Amino acid sequence: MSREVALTREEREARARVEGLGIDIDAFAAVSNVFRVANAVRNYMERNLLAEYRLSFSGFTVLWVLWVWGPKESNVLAEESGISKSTLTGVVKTLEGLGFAIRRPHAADGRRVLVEATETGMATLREIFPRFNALEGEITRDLSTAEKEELARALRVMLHTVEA
Amino acid sequence: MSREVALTREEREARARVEGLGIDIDAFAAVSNVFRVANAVRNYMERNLLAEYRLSFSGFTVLWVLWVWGPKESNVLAEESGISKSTLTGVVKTLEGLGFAIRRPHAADGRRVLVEATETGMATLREIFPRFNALEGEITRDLSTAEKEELARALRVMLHTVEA
DNA sequence: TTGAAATCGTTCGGTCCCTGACGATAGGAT
DNA sequence: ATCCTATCGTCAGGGACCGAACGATTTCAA
Repeated sequence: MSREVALTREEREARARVEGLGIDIDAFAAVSNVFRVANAVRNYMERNLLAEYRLSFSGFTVLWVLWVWGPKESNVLAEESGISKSTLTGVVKTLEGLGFAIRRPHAADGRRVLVEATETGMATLREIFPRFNALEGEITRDLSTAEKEELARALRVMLHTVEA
Repeated sequence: MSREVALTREEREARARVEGLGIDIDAFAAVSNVFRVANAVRNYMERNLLAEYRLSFSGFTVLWVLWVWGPKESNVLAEESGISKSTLTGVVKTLEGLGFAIRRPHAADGRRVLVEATETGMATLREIFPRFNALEGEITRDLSTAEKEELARALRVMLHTVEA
């Protein structure tokens, strides 16, 4: 099951540096590789797909949430997108500028604002998402189905712990 | 081996939405969970540890690289830290302001600049890193050693693919 | 019914982060 | 010796990102 994969040079050298400091190497390796992959994949997606639509990763994420769940209050939209309310204000502003989303006042509550994808936004995401997913497939092509499932499962466990 | 872990509500609903679009669900689950965990852990670290030292996650990363490998040219330092050269300029500026790093001209090449951690910077990292690692341990506490190793291994495979 | 407290989205100040452009320096070719 | 080109770090501009503070609105208790 556990085929050999060479540690990167960085990882080897870092281990040598922290040796003997009572460090939990397994936790270190697991967490730091999450960051490295997230960074690398984020850049990859922005460069090879999202830039074509002038979308940042966050912009894409917000539009995706809107596409899946329909109109949402800013509040909830920020939460689901994993960014703060104040950041969302800016991202939605950009999305509005691109013609991908609009802001609507809440019918009953004057404090709230509903954010909604435009027809253009919906069409754009319908076009992007399969391509995005195809790149996800590329990126994970050297993992078996079982390995991908196991990876997702382990990440869910971590998510559960850190968000408790 | 593959204990049950409930999909999050978001994941369940997203799957329902993309059903029948010919989407590679396993790749989708693997990649999107990498992002979710990276985000959650990054915020967790910044809030529960790094803020105390007025360090951003990037600032910490750069200081860590300096701690492990010693003085480095901006060029290389940016590469190792996973950020662009121009971003590094700003981050190092902040680090200088905090007294954690200094810039030194290269002896032989007038174009180059060496970045180096100060004594304070070194001492600070020596203090932070074990605490950082302890939090990594916390975050992965519900994974066995074998699971952590398998997780790191799968991530290395992805890294190798995406950085090829 | 009216005043206090809670909640909403935005703004503000600051840092991070990128791309593209730039000035400075270095090195190689003629 | 002097271009030409490559490479270095920085700056400018713009978006992303956060916490804190803020005005507007709603809700609830007295």
